[in-house]
Amino acid sequence: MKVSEPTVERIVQYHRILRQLQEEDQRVVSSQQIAEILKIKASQVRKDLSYFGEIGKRGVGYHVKRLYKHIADILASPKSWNLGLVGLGSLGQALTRYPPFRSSKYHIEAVFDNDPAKIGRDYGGLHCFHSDEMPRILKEKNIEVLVLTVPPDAAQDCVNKAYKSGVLKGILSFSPTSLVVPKPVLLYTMDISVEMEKLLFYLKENGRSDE
Amino acid sequence: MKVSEPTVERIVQYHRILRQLQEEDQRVVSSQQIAEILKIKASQVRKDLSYFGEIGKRGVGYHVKRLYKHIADILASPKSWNLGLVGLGSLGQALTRYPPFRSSKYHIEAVFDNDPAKIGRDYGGLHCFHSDEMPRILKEKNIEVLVLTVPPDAAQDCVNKAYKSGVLKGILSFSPTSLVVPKPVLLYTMDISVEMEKLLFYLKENGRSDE
DNA sequence: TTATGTGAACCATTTCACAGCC
DNA sequence: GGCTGTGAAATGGTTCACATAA
Repeated sequence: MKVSEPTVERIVQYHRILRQLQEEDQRVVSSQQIAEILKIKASQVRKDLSYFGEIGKRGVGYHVKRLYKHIADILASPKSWNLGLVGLGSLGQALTRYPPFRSSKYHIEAVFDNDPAKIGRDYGGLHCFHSDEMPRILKEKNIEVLVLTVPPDAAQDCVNKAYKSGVLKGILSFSPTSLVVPKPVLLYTMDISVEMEKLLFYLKENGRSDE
Repeated sequence: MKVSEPTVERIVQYHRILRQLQEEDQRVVSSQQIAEILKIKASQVRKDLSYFGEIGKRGVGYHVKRLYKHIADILASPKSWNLGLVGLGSLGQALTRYPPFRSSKYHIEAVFDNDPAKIGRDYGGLHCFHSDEMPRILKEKNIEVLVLTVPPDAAQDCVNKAYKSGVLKGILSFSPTSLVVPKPVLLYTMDISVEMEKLLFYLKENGRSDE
């Protein structure tokens, strides 16, 4: 059973909405209501949810608590993943204390940088290691996921070093550059400047009179 | 002529790659080479590029300098957009000094928060205003784009206040929540925890023996 | 011969429309 | 009657295959 990425993304959103509805003590919710919140079609919501089994009640809707639990199970993690954060620039440091970046599913286990002034210091209670130590430390601490917040020209080198550990499975990169990662490693990229460029492109297009 | 979002995203990537190739003094590039860097198909690159007119030379490839200029024109901004950054938590403060978040196409003109301790102080050389002042300040400074780095429960309120200015056109939100924005305003959301959840979901799936 | 540009074929995802159950 | 679940249709995006031009 392989799930498409857009579906996973929406499932995560449903999860968040269900949590809110549950906090507001709403008992039942319709696909219509969820769809309105996310500005998508109700049929999309139903298709997504039915993909993981019949969970709603026809003529009634979805029982909030039950659906919330159901989605939580779909997204459940087999463990709390250990993360390594590489690059203690402004963004990297911010992430060590960014509240939404806290979860029972993962936690930063170690931070890395290549600036001698930063090595050995503490960041958010975490000891900073030199990037060269990644192969050893990732293995020792079983860090399977990397969060990359290094400048673009340093990113590929970090990936290579991390891969040497033999335990790397996934990367969440904020570096605005194209990375080569060995096949089984999953790469997700969040590129702030790319998103901004897209936004501005469509703003410009919208402004055109013939739109 | 409406361009699909995946196409715009790739165009932005081509732009970055072309800049690099130009710095390396490479004269000519093939769709094949660009495709390999981005791990996409060469036909995709050709389709994207041909969308904006014939720019390559058959049997030869694309002239790097010419193509770079061409793409720069496609992405060109009619002006430098004024941004308002709302929410001076760790992420917001980081963005005020994050090097990749600098461009000739936009610049932060003002920052906002609702914490009295922050009002009036300087952040990255910018005076911090109270969020309640958004309607006035956005209008005065002609800030058409908002960067939202506030906690999820404050995000909608910020959107509402900003919209009151009458000049709001686009929002880049980092807040992990669903927002309602009036029709003509464009909203792009970057949600770190959602990306992380997606990554972990597929890591879990990959680990399954029957994959 | 080589590599682009592009209609046509293909594939994935969304939306419709209605049968099925509460 | 109301709302879910789901095949079927529609849409949107990607890839193929080849004519075309350097």
